[in-house]
Amino acid sequence: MSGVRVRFAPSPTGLLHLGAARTALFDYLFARHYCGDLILRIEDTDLERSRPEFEMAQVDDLEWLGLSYDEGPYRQSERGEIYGEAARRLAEAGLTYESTDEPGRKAVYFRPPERSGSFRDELRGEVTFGRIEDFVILKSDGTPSYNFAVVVDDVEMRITHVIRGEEHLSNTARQSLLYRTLGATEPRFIHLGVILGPDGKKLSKRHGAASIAEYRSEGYLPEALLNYLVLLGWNHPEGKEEFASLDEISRDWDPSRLGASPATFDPDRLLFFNARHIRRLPVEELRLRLEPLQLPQGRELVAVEAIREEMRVLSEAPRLLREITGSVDPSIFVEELPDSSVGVFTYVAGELEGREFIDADEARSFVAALRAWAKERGIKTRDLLHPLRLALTGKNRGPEMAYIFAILGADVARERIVRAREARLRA
RNA sequence: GCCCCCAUCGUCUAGAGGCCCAGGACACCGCCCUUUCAAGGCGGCGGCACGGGUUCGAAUCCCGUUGGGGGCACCA
Repeated sequence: MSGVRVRFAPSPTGLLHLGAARTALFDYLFARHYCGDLILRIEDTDLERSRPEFEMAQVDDLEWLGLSYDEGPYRQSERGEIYGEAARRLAEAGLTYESTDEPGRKAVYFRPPERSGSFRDELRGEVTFGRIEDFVILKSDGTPSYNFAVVVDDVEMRITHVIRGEEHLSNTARQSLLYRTLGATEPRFIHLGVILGPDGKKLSKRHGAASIAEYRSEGYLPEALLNYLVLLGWNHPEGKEEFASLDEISRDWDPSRLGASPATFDPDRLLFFNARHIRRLPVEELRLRLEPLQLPQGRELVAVEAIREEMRVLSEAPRLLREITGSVDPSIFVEELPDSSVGVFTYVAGELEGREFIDADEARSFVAALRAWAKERGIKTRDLLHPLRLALTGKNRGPEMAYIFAILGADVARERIVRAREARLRA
C-alpha cells in the first residue's frame, strides 16, 4: 500500500454515463498505478432524484466494465452524523448562519473567512478564484449540500487524490475554502477536460446513446469502450492506441500523459475500436459473448468465425447470420445467372453429394478443388463463385465462400444449388 | 452579466525553442488484394485561430484578441 486513496463518487440520479465512466476509469487507473485504493462513494444527498435502482444499475455497469473498487460503496445518505458534526464545528467557529429563502425553507449557510485564493490543479497549475459568496452547507431537509459533503467525506475517508471532471473546477474553489477552515490539508486535484457532445456542448442524456447501459445492450464490448475512453484526455508514451484489456491499459498507464483540454465524443471512432476488439477476440470467446444467439447446430464455431469479420457491434450478429442461413428465393436472382451457371450447379451439386464438412479448412479445400475444376473448363472464377453465392445465400456479397459451405452444410448447400439450377432452367 | 478553464487536420491526439514547410489514429477519397462486401496493405485530402512581443530561431515562452467550454442552485 502506498497510502494513495482515490474515490469515484457518482450520484444515483440516472444511468452511468460515458463521461462518468471515463472519470471512473481514470480514478481506477490512478489508484492502480500507485498501488492505492479505489473507494466507491454514492452521492445520494438529493433525496428527490436519487434512486436505489440507479445505484444498482451504475454499480452493475462498473462491474461490467471491470472497474473494481476496494472500498464501499459508502452512501452519503447514511452518513448524516458525520456532516452534522462537521457543521457544528464550523458553527462553533462562528462561520455559519441560518437563513430562510423565498419559499420559507431554512438552510445553514457557510460564510467563508476568505472569499478568494487559489488551489493547485495537477494539470493546470495554480488556479485562482475570487468573489466566492456564502453557500449552503446543510439544506432545509437536513441533508448536506454537495460541496460540503464532498469535503467532509474526502477528509474523513483520507482521500489523497481527487480526479474528476472539469465541470467541478469552480466547485473546487468553494471546497478549497472548506478544507482550510476545517483545518484539513487538501488532496491533490486533477480535473479532466470535459467530454463534449457532437454539438460542442457537455455530453449528456440528450445526446442519444450516452449511457453505458445502452452501449452494452447495443453490443459494444467493455474493453472497446475502455480503449476508446482512455484515449480521451490521455495518450500512451509511445503513441500506442490499441489496448486489448483493462489490464493492458493499467500496465501502460502513466499519469504524466494526461491533458487538460476538452474532447468531443466521436461515435465513429468508438465503433472502429469496437470492431477491432471483436475481430481480435478468439472465436470461442466471441461465441460466449454472443450468447444466447442461435447458431447452426454443430457448426457454431465456423458460423461465429464467418460473421466475425463483418461484425462491428454484437447486435449485428443475428442479421449477419441470417444473411447466410436465411431462406433463398431463386426467382429474384435467376436473371443474373450466366449461361454457364447451369453446368456449374450440376457439377457442384454432384460433388456435394454424400459429403460433409467438418471445419472451415475442409470447406476451403473443397472450394479450391472447385476452382481447379473451373479453371480446367475455362470458367472464370467469377462465374463460378458468384452464381454459387447467389444460389446459396441469395446475396451479392457476404463472407468467404468456404464459410458458406461450412455453415450451411453439404446437404442444405446441395439442395439450394439444385433449386437455383431448376429455376435457371425454367427461366 | 460575473468567475474559471481550454485552444495543432472535421474528430481523438504527438509535439515540453531548432529533429516540424508539423507525426499517428478515426472519418473521407483512390489504388492493391479479393467472386463480392468487410478486413488488411499502400497512397491522398486535411491543421499549428488571430495579432503583438521574447529569441539568432516559436506550434512550442509571454501578453492581448477571438473562439469554444464549464460554473455562478437548498443538483450533484
